[in-house]
Parts: sequence; structure tokens; C-alpha cells
Amino acid sequence: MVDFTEDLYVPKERMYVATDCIIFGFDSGNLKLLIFKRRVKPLLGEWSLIGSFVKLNEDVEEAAQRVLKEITGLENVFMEELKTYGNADRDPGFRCVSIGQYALIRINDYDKELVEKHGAHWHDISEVPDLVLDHNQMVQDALARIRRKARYKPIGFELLPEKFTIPQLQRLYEAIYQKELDSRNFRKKVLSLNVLIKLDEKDKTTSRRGAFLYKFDNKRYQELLKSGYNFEIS
Amino acid sequence: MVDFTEDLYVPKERMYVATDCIIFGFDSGNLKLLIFKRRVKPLLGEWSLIGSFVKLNEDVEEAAQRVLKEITGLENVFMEELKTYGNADRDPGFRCVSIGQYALIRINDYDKELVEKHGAHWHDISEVPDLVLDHNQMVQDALARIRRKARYKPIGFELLPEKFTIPQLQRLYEAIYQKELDSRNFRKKVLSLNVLIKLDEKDKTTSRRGAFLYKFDNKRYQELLKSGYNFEIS
DNA sequence: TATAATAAACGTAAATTATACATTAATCTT
DNA sequence: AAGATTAATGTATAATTTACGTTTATTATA
Repeated sequence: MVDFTEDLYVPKERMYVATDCIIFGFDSGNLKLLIFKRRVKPLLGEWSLIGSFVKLNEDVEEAAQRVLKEITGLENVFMEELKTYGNADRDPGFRCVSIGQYALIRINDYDKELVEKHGAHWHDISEVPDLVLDHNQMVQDALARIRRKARYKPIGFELLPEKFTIPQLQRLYEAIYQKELDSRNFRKKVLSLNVLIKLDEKDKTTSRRGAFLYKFDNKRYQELLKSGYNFEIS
Repeated sequence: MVDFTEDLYVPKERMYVATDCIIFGFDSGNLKLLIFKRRVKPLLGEWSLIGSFVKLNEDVEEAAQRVLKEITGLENVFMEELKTYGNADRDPGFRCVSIGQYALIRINDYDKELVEKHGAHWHDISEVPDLVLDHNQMVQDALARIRRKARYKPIGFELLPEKFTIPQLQRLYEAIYQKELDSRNFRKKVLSLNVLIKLDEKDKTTSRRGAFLYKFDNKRYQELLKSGYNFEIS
């Protein structure tokens, strides 16, 4: 047992700890961001990320998962810490440190009613309005992060349906990198990574011919990782 | 002006926010970690990272710089946020969220007297003792971070003296990657990056012939970055 | 002052990976 | 049956990475 009876420095500086979620989706060839219009003061009516104070008995990560579930109905979503926003003057109300966490969700999975109820809306990332506090900075930081990370970790698949086609995957990477890719080289590259399972089904929504559907083979990926494998899509 | 008079949700959940510094150095071919033996309760006598509570009127980053200066006398040190350690039960005393920040310092620059005064010691990273709380995890996370980051950002130079030789740089990378590198290929690679300035001096401490000293050309590096340049040492 | 010892510096050939680029295939609509 | 449309594929060239051995500069010492 730890002894707290003596010499314990108890500082006076307790502060609010919050978490803000930068929620991305992918639809119609574009990256989207889920934000909402505040319905309470202060900053009523302003666009904001979705966040919450962290409760005393709750992990920071749990807090973010809680918020995400409240707004989208989704659990077990890919979410990762972005960084801490800890400037003393970042919130004009009171001292509050916020931990930004970005989430990647499959845009067809979320609970549309719930999202609407909370006043949340998807915005194309090229058209994000002014957000409260340092939230625009958070969005820029999160974008920079996924642009780098998508290159060497298979996080892109979190934004696609379970079953996706190679052209869909290519369009996603084109949206992330903001750059056109050569379809022959792209296909060669992703297939050479050996983590895609080709299914016997086709998606015919975008062409008469239809494109074969694939699944990401996470088990295989984890195995390969152990033997010094490097995922990379550039 | 923001209106805080109405509808403002003021939570009860204020908590302590701390920062812990994972301080790395490089000496005699090995990566070193600066830790100290606690001189106050709780956990008196246990090895710990160097940290502090964040003050109400202080940025989180400032707090880390303050701590680092207190212990090493150094200012303007390379330091970067690692991640937040925010589990509700991570500190048995009271709810405390800690933001880990890793620092890279030139091991000959620090104030040895000051370090000694604080009970701090350098440990080879292969021989880090048990640390308090989740500090060992922080060290592992920081190591993983610099191993990845050194590959694509020139952070390694922060651990070397201003003037260094190519063999020294190679030994550093070998220590970071835990792997021997081919000296001919290494030299070719780093010189091809065009960010080293060859000086007219030699370092003769490790060989009769002496090795030419180089400096990292940060100005050049920043310029190159703007035109889509990729630093990479693998 | 010649020789030995030692780490630094350098180049090339082979293998791998990335890039550029055009045609054929499958299927639906009319 | 023809036309329209996206999916799928291959190859040659360029660029990069890897593997590997010899010469050079210098000091110590014989």
C-alpha cells in the first residue's frame, strides 16, 4: 500500500480535462468530417467538434468512446489519440486541457436519427466552417496525421465498408493524399501486400461490368507484422 | 465577449494534470535515459521519470520545459508530446492525467551538478529499472516513437553534438534501430540527403586518420521540405 | 625514418522496387 | 447487335537499394 500520510505534495492546480473527437468518414470520393452546431451557451449556434469533459472515474479514452457512442450510436470504432491541446488560454471560460482523438468510421453504419438529434452534420473536409476555440487546428492536425499514417498503417480500411473494391480503395487513397494515382500501379501495389482477400462477389453499383469485392485480412496482417513486414501504400 | 451567464455546464470533475519527461541522451554508442530516485513520499526511493503538475496558468508544454530546465539547466531542447496517460486508476493517490513528453538532449551539454542535486542518473536503455506507476510504459512508448520517427525526420541530430562525424551518426542509428548498418551504404544514403555540411575539421578521438566533422543544415532542410522532399534513413 | 596498425573513405555490379503507359474484358442499356 | 462504361491486366525503363573489398590518411613504435 502506498503511504500518503507524509510529505505528499498536493497541488492546488486541478483543472478540467476534456476530450474532443475529430470524426472522419468517406463518401462519394470525399473525406467528410462530422461536426455539430452547439445548442447551449456559451458559443450557442457555433460549429464545434463533438466533445465532453472527462469524468473523474473514467479513462480519457473511455470518455471519447462514450461521446462517440452518444452521437453516432457506434461502439468499437477505430479511434486514436491525436494530441493534447493544453495552452493555458485555449478556453476563455476556465482552464481546460483537451485531448483530441480522431475516429474513422464507416459512413453508412452510423445511426442517422441519433446524429440528427444532436444537431450533427457531415461536412466535406474542403468546406469545414469556422469552429469554436482551437477546433479548426485539431482538424488540420488530424488530417495531417491520417495523411501520414495511411501510408504505413492500414487505417484506410476503417473508412470503407467491410467489403470494398480496388477502385473504391484507390479513390479513398486519392482523397487522402489529394493526388491521382495510377490504377495499374495501385492495384499491383495493394495486391502485393498480401492482406486482401478476394471475394466471389462483385459490386455493380458503379459499372456494368462490376468490380470484385475484397476484404482486409486483419489476421494475416497481424501475423505478417510479427515477421518484420512493412505495410506501405504510397 | 463570450457569455457565460446562462446554460453553462460546469462539471464537477476537475482533476490533476501532470507532465512526465522521457529524457534521452546518446553516449558511448548507447541510448541513455535520465531518471531519478524520488526523495519524497509517496514512493520515496523509487525510480521515476521526471515530472510535475501543470500549473493553472501554464501551458502543458511550458510545464515540461520548466521541469527539464530545473533538472538539466537546458532550455530550447527538442521535446515533443508522446501521448496522454489518462487511465482513471493510473495513480493510486488521486485522479491524475499525465501527458508524456520525450526530450532528446546532447548528453554533454547538461548541467551535471544540477542533475546530481536532483538525484537524477543516466541509465542505458537496456537497463532501465522498475519505475513508478506507468512510467516504464512511457519509456517503451517513447522508444517506439523515436525508432519510427528517426527514420523520416532528422531528430537524431538532436542527440549528437553540433559537429559530428559520419561514423558517429551511424553508431547513433545503429543504437536506435538495434541493428548494424553497412558503412558504405549508410554514408552514401545520408550524404545523398543533401542536408549535411562537411566541415574542414576532423575528429581524431577515435582513429589516427581522423574523420571529417559535419553539421546538420537545418536551413537547407526547411527549404527542401517546402518542395516535397522526403528525409529518410533506413 | 620506415613500418605497422587502425579506422575512414570510396565505387560498382546485381537485385529489387517504382514508374510510365495502352489495350482488352465484362456487362448493361438501347 | 452495337454502344457505352468501368474493371482488369502487362511490360519496358528508370530509380533505388543492397551486397561487398580495397585504398587512404594518420599516428605509434620499431
